Amino acid sequence: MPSPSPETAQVWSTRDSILLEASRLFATRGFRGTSTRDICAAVGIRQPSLYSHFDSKQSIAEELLRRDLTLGIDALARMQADGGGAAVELYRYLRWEITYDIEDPFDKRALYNAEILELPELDSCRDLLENFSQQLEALIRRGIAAGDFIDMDVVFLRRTIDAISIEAMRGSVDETPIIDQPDLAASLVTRALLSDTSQLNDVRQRAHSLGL
Amino acid sequence: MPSPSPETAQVWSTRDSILLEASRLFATRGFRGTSTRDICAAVGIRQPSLYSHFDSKQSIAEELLRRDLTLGIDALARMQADGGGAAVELYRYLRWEITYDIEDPFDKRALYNAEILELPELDSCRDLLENFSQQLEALIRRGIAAGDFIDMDVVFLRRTIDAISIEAMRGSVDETPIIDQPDLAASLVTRALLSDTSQLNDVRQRAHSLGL
DNA sequence: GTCTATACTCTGATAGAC
DNA sequence: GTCTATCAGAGTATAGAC
Repeated sequence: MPSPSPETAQVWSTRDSILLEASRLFATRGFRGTSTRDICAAVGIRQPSLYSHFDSKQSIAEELLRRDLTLGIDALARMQADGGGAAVELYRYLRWEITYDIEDPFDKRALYNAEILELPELDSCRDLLENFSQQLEALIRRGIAAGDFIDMDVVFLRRTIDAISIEAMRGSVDETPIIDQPDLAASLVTRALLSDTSQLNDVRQRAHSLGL
Repeated sequence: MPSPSPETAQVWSTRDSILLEASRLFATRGFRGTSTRDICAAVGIRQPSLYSHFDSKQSIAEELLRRDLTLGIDALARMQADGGGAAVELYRYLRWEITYDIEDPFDKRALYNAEILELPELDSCRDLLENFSQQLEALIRRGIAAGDFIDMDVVFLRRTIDAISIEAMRGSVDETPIIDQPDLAASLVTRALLSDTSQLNDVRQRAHSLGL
């Protein structure tokens, strides 16, 4: 059904085109709802050729998920290394995450659905995700301890932050774009967590002085 | 693969059991990843018997989605009819929504994924969803006009609220429960939107005096 | 309303020529 | 690395007996 998409013309290797088109089809039809034939039709090759690049359909999902998780973990680590306090670090991380969701050509909407996340072959990815969640929770805990953030259940706050990121994935594709969504989202979340909301502008200024 | 679940024993009609088990399988395996055989195995009937209750697999998803949307629209309308101002109405609606997500036995995680939401047969549901979104946006706009809420892009704020609701669906199933999550979520969102966060306790008190 | 039997399509993956 | 050919299994849905 899907015919080759324009982006799949030249500059992408066949392997990368498979990842790109698979991410988009997974997002709109689900993992099991996307056949290897669908992916190959979108790339412009025949179905068995896929197996010159990937062992199985699952290994495509695995690579997409690992790529996304690794980029996120690295970004969060960078922001923490730069310091500035929990509020600034969280603001900068969120700003990066939403920007990345919007600009990246891959469609990541399906990756965090149970259908993919709970594939038996992906337990190493689930470990990465668990690690990531704990990093975020530690950051929030640090902000609470310093008195910068309100004292709420840390797991609940982390999940709320996850929700905003996932919503950005959803919104980045099919819906009308929002002006400066990364700053809006980072500001709203930071404002929700700050004990003293009047500090938001200060946090934003310090974040921007540290660069994107 | 799925064997009859305990809940499917007696008190549920076969038709309701199909809806219940389908919602759970759609959530974990995706819509196209769930076969009519899977659903029937979970209910305890043979695959062709499903077609005595539903015309097609799509019509099961349609009924699940319409049921969820209708309950949400009705709840929001109730809260608006009770009045109290945008902040109180939003707080009460969110509290209802999260409570419902947690207590309802149906697993609604898959219903708002593109795989189901964009089925060609479901355009009447997409109309309902559009209507619902506009109701929520009007409520937010009212709060901004009254000076209660911060002045941000209304579509962005509405999407953020959607994200929290959807996260509640995800969290209500597989993750560790959070104490009084409905009040936490409603409070956090309301606090994020309030121009003057010190009014949160007042909003909560007025909301609780109006009942759940 | 549930069953068995079945039609016919699509699925992921492999074999082997080029 | 891509192709054609092919397999064995699973997919939705229908027919018709009880």
